[in-house]
Amino acid sequence: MSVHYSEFSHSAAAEAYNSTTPTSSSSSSPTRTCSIRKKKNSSSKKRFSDDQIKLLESIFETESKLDHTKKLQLASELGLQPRQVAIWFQNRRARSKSKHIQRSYNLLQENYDALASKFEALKKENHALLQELQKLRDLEDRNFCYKKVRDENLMNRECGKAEVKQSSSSMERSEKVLGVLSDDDRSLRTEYFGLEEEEPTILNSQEVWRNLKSTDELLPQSDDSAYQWGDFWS
DNA sequence: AGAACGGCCCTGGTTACCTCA
DNA sequence: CGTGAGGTAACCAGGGCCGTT
Repeated sequence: MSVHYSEFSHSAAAEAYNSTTPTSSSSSSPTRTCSIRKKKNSSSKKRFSDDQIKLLESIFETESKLDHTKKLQLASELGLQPRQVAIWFQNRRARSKSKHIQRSYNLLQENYDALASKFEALKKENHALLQELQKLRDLEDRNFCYKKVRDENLMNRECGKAEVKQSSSSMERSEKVLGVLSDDDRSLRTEYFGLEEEEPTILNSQEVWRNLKSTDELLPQSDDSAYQWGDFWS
């Protein structure tokens, strides 16, 4: 145990403590009171001089642990006890480790902050993309309804003029429900579904009617009723 | 060979003292 | 001048390693 060092001068209290301390480790007590602990007198606690610290530091830079002969040599060079040199190196290693831990902690903290801000940015981007996706889904639904209405309309045209009237009003209704496609909607639809050639973007009922007029031969009924509807729309 | 023991040193934690704002 | 905070030399307990018996 460390109590065997004879090279360092102890106070009377320390001697008393050491003499009552068994060498076996079974005597360990978790709490060490000041009355038991060695009392240091004022002469036992002097800071090392700048020169001493300078030399100690320069050696510590190259080797953080000293062998026995090096320790003796250094102690003699510094005018210190070998025990003091050993303790200085122990404390110096502890300080070095503590600083290293602090630096590592700071580095980790910086990395964490950077990651956290990156995460927030990605979250925002993700939110924006989800919104865009929802918009596209809505557009897809509208397109589906449009096709459905158009097909219905075509079918109705084949069934006669009276049916056309109904179809037109149903078209009107569906337009009200769907609304007119904005320029953005059109461009999005073109971009994502490639529907420009396939689908006319008109949902205007009047144009639908004109189309119907131009395909009158498909209708089984006479022309005057078609004219009548044309007047109605204009 | 291997258990027991002593000496030395280490780490981690603590204490006592000093210095300085 | 008193005081609290921070720095540090010195210490302690517990444990590992190594040489000797």
